[in-house]
Amino acid sequence: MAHFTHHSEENYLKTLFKLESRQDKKVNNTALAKALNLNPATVLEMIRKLTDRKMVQLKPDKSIQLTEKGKKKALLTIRKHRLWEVFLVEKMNYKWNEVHELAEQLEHIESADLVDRLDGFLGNPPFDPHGDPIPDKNGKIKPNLSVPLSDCIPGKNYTVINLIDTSDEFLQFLGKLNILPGRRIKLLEKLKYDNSFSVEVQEKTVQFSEKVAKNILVQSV
Amino acid sequence: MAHFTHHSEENYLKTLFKLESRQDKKVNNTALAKALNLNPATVLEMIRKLTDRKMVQLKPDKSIQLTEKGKKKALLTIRKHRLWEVFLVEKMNYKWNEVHELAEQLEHIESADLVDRLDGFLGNPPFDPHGDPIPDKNGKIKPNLSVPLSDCIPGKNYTVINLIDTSDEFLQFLGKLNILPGRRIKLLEKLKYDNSFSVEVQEKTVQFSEKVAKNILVQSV
DNA sequence: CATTTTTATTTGGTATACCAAATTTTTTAT
DNA sequence: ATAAAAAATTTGGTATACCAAATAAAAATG
Repeated sequence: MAHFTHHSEENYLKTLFKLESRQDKKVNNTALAKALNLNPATVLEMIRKLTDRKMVQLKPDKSIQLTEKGKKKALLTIRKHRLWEVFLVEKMNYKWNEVHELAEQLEHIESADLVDRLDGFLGNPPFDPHGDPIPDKNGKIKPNLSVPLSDCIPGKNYTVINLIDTSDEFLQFLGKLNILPGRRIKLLEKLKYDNSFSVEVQEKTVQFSEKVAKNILVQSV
Repeated sequence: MAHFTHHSEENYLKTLFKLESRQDKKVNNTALAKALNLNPATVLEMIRKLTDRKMVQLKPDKSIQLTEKGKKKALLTIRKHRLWEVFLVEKMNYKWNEVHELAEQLEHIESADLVDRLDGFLGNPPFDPHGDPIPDKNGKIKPNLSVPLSDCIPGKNYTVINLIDTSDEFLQFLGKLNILPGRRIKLLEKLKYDNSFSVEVQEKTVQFSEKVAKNILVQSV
């Protein structure tokens, strides 16, 4: 029977990739351990293995950096994760905020071919249900041209692309407002009085704070 | 991150179930080790763990027997495996003899709910692509009423249900004859001369040995 | 029934992937 | 510059799941 070869490797690489791209700060052992919810000793040990495997580099200042090889593997894992998320939402009728754990399991299925077939089966979706772009089979990812709603111009129409805060609480709140990735919305006005936002969603007008607006990424239509 | 708790347990239980149902002989450590392609020491160790978990019983004569709990878990694993096989063939356009390894991975995804949804999505198929029956969500399996073609009556029509030998070689051979699970065939005659079989498949007449006929399970139409 | 042969079991290892606690090194702040 | 805080590292463990080789027990066979 096949072994679960380097099953956790994908989690490390994926998390490293996210940390590297989300912040401009360098990633250190502590940060990675925190992100993975693991003991620093464990992470250090694993980073050394990943260094041997040429997946990461340990810089002289002790920051951890993905190599090209590591970055590609991370992106392919992200591809798997996001495609399975689309599958779960589109075909298995899960809600977009219910699929993370399952996709976390499915992303470790080893078969590039299956993932490519899944991609085709789903109609080569460019985004996952959270609005995150899906890397192609070579690990190339389209730069996301979306901007926070808080930076947008009143009177214009936008498509919701992605959410920065993906906490359950926030997603529930947006759910009530009927806002989700893919939804067309119109920014009505930014109220000077309290910096709140007025937005048209499916023929209804809703209000929310600037904090919320900062967490909604949109693309102009 | 979630652990791969008892990931191999499912393989042991599944294999045990198959050994128990395929032969009337009792299953001993050696047989199980051979079936799993593992060292007997490893298997013995694991069987003790499974005994602690009330999945199997070690009989005084040292034969290994699944408990009800173990049998149910085995059947639910088989359910997962077979449903994923249907998915791979029906939706991912794999050929029926290409899906085993992948299903072997997918069957370990932990979510009874996902499997039930998958079942619905696939239209509650009663059989997998090899013709094996798919247990329901409670682990109940319909008794297979099929018989080997070698025991059938010339002149009657049958549906191919299942194959006993699932080696690539055999499947390739049957592929050339256009015989696969689900196919309607007519047994023309059993030739006394060399015990060979003459069968009508899709308006064509094909011949094969008794050995082949013994490995094709059919149901009368 | 004694001897092979087979099966079961024990023993001492391995690899992966974790952890807690102690220690060392580095950074930060006074 | 030095004390305190933070980060990195080492050390000694754990659990799962494997193996090879030695030994013991059971079964088969002459």
